Amino acid sequence: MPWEKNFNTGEALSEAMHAFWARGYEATSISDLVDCMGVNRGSLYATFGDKRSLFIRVLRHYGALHLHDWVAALTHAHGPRGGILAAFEEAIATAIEGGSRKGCLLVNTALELSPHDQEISEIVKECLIEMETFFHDMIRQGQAQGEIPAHVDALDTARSLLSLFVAIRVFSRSRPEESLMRSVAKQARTLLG
Amino acid sequence: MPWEKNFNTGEALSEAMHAFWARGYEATSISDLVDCMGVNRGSLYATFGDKRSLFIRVLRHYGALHLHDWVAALTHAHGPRGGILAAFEEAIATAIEGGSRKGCLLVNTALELSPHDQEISEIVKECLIEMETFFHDMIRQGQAQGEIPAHVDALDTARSLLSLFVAIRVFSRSRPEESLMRSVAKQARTLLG
DNA sequence: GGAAGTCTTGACCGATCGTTCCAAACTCGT
DNA sequence: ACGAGTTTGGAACGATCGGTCAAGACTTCC
Repeated sequence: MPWEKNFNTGEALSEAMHAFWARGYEATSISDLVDCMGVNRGSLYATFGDKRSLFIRVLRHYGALHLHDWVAALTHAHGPRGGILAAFEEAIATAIEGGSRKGCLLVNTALELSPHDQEISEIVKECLIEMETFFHDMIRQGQAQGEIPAHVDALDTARSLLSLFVAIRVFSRSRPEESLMRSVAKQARTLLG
Repeated sequence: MPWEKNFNTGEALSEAMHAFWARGYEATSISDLVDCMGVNRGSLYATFGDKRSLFIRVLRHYGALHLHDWVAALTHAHGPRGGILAAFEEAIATAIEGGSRKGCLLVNTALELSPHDQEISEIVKECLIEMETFFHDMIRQGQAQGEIPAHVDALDTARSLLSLFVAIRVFSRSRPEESLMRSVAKQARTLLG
């Protein structure tokens, strides 16, 4: 039979993810991808289909890595309240470090492609809702455990936290100042009573 | 002497603004601009320079219209507290109506171009700071007038309001649900005591 | 050592990109 | 009426875009 691919699909996908993440969908060309993925054009198209299909796989890869797995890790490593605060701390830490200004691929995509591509919009929306649900669940758990005051409205607060979180990702790309982020994180803490 | 342009520079700029606003910088081609601005290629380049220069003029135009003038109007038409709440109401109203999903050109640009273009980044940053300053000033005025409780930290709260406001603009493009926006606006009201 | 089948490679495709340029159209001062 | 000075319209530029394809390199099975 044949011959195995001499590149690792997962690694190539990861490289593509970082390219799209940094520069956006439109500004990343197939040639850029060929260069950074270590795969040639032909193999790229044979393995991933066209640019948009590759992007959708990248988006799902990002979601699995930086949302599903991340949320799971936060849920288990810290308590409800601690999990929420850790999410903000990590977002701030990655925003500050190295001045990479990458923000979050999902938020970047929410603005660049969501209004014009229904399938992508759907993925982004699901991820935003997943994040909201994480906050929502953590708040309710925290309230059940007495860590978070019962008087806070769980849904409204979850959405406020989501908003603050999204804003940090916007600031990461445009105004990556630690003091600004700290103000936002402080507000998150305040919301939790 | 010569001959007057047979297009209105301001109107053309406005059309360009809406094109960039809806589709973003990279996804808007010169041909798109020629079509929607009602100016041909030659005149476009003669009048506005290259694409990036045009975009920067568009960005400044947007800033003047939807930030400077807007902030001034809010400041005068409502009180401090009312001005802040009106800002959110208007952002929500434009997000809901027509399903245009345009959001805010400055926020869109913050994610698409800020990390890669210093001059544009500077403009975006100044505008974000102007918005923060608006909130900050309104809070302090509101406190002086007794409309807003003295115990709220003016700067932190201004930054939280900016975050909520930015988030509404992100949601406008990706999750334009009224109930979500209402939660966020409710939080803004809560922050003001 | 073929035969069969998959992966790689790089040339190549038409389309479109941003940009330039120039001849024609036009308005003015003289 | 005529030339000076501008704008217009559109052809044309090289570069790059996303995407395809055929031929060679390679592994496996018989």
